[in-house]
Amino acid sequence: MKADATTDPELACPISPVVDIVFSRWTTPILWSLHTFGRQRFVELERRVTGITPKVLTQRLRQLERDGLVVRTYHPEVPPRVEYEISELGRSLAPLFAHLTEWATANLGHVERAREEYDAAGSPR
Amino acid sequence: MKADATTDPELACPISPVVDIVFSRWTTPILWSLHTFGRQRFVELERRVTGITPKVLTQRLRQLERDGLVVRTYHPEVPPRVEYEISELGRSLAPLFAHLTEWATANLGHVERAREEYDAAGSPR
DNA sequence: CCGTATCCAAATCGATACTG
DNA sequence: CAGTATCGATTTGGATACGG
Repeated sequence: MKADATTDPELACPISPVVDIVFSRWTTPILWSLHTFGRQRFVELERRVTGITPKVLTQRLRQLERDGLVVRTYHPEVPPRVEYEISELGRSLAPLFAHLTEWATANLGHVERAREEYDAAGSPR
Repeated sequence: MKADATTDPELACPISPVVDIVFSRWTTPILWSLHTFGRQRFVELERRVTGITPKVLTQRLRQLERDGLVVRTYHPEVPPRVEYEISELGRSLAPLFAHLTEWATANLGHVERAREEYDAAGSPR
């Protein structure tokens, strides 16, 4: 079960709830794939989100669907066809993701260099 | 060990690397506390970030220090005194966090309602 | 005060196999 | 195709106790 900011003091940080929803494992690659390549079937996502297993993909898709970020459409054909697409609500994350990408472009190098320095310092006193 | 976008295709999503750095467990409450209440000592953080154990707090602080988001200052006194503060780089996340908070304010309710609907639908066919 | 060490519980993941 | 079931491996976290 997930904690929530109002009941759990450990999350007395206004953004923790969002983080749980938007940045839990595998969600960003999935949302990004849906956002970038549009509506997709299960196998397409499976191929695109490299390394994910069908089990985990299902779990994450269900969670995203439950949170209203993704819409699942089932076509009762033979063979069955299911399509996933980003919802309106999911699309509203786009500027946020863009912002994140900007920060990455500008600062990921700094993080890299900070790590090198830190590691180079060894375990000094 | 952490994967990285250039070596690991599963992260062929431009924002995954940032997520690993900025949104891994406990980091947002810690950064938020440092950002909001300023420079703090270990115990203050321990109290503020409710529920965290010293072990985990140390782990996360080391990681943040290594990534250059937090600065640790050791004062060799008796008793020893250590202070943590957000770095320049860490501060550069502020607009991003603000953006996140905005999204939360505007849309967290939608997520809540989506969940209720989803759960209300039960496991229907 | 500021951590570290140790041990154990729990959550998550991954691999594999199988169904409607 | 679109998943589910099962199981074991791995990672992560918490509790506790102790040290410089």
